[in-house]
Amino acid sequence: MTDEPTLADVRDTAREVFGYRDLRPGQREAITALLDGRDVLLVLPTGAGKSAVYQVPGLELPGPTLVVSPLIALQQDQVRSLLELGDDDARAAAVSSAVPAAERRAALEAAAAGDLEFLFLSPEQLANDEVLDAVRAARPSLVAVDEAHCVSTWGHDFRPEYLRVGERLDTLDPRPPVLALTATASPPVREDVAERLHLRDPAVIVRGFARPGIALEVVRAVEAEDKDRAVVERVRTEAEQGTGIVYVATRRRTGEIADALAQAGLRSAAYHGGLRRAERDEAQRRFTEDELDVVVATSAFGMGIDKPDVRFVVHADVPGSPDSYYQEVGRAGRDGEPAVAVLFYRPEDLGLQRFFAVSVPDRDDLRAVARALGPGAAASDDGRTRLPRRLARLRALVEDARALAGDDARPAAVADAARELAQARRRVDDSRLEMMRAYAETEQCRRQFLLAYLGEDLPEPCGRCDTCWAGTAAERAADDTAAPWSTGTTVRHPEFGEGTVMGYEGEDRVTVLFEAYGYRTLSLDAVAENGLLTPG
DNA sequence: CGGCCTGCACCTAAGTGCAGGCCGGTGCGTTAGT
Repeated sequence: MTDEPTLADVRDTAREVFGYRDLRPGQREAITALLDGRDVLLVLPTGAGKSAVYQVPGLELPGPTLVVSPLIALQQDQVRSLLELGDDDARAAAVSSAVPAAERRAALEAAAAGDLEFLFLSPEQLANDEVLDAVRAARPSLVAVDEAHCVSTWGHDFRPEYLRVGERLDTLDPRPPVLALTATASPPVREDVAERLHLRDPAVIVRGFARPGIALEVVRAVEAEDKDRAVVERVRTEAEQGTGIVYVATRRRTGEIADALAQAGLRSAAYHGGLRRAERDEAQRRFTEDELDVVVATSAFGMGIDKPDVRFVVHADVPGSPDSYYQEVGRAGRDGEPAVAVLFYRPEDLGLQRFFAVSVPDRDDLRAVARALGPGAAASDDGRTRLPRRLARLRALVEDARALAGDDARPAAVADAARELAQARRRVDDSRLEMMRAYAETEQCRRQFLLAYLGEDLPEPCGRCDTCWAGTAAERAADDTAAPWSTGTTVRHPEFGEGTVMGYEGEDRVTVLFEAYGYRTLSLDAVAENGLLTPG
């Protein structure tokens, strides 16, 4: 029988194979938990060595490591860097549509034969039965789900196969410890990820969220044209400090703003998901190698960008949630040197994000799907049929609803339950957008606001945001003394049910997170008068 | 939800103003046709 690897063994490997001096806090706890056989949900900023947490023990544990990764480009980078270690034990391969069929087959056979240490797959590959069979035969000793917030942010409508990862992993025998990795996740996203991946009593490890090096600012605009002019002006100033990113809401605007910045004498490039592969790669390469001052991008730009010295992240359009805002802001200043995040805010811009929010499917469509998937219909559909995206989403929704309503519920009842689920998700999306509005309009310390949203308490105003500089943050902080519940307390509301106190806005309003209603900001006067919130 | 484009009415000209329609992000995979 093989000796169980200890933390000391893992440290040696980290030093000898990967050249790390030692493991950092967060990494150490996560690895210890994994070696104990526990599932782990690890929230660690980009650049803080998340991949080491599966690479090092992966190499140490006897079986192969399965890595579920959202982007093919990311998989290729990871495989390359593992192969570059030149360690014979660190054999790695990815299986995706970008890999020729013969190579795919070879990789799966090697995995099954125990000749591969790291196997990278997308959730879509894992949904394929042949691929899963090969994975099962390989008997992985560790599973890592990289960029795990995608389970929650993409699974529900954009990439439904993400919702099946948990059940696919459950078929592994023995089922190895599962490590979910992400750079940002608010408490409800963490819960959703853990639930969807079927994590078993996971160790939840959250580190280094605060990012005090990034100054936070919001600039308000009334006219769209004025906003764009101000963006160009600001980027011109910030570019003197180094490279940065400008985020915009549409593909079209990437080109427009990139052109305007070029007019202003900056080396700029546009980036979005509709560009050809080669153009995307080229823009990213020039950005990473300092051939550009600024990339103007949609939300497509970011995951897998490995540049520590990004000095500014400017949002020329407001994003759809504080979750995505913080994710994008977090790409600045990873080297710990000062950086700045500026949001250029027009309330009208929230409209586009409202459009992007998940839609509630038609009742008739849901009924049709509920009937098709109902009892007795299972024989005609093996559940593996590849469906168009819209249908795949309906199916996922109906399956969720059936789990709630019970297997023998009538299709109409299941459809109604599915609609309620979709409405609840829509409400949560809308409430996130409202929290984004609240961030942009608050006079509190911006960092206190954002961190409270992400479930972390920052006791004092940060001193590195515009409301702190303006002095309003200190006034608002002084107002807070009358807070009736501390942050994190569970409370109950007669209509919204159980919720968690997330923070206070000014002296007279409290923000509570309700599971089915999202973030709600309630007037403390009304709460007191009607006894709305009781201890949960 | 808001921005932008088109087309039409105005009414006797060449440009304005408004109504109506359309569009908008994130990526995996597969496949038809070069």
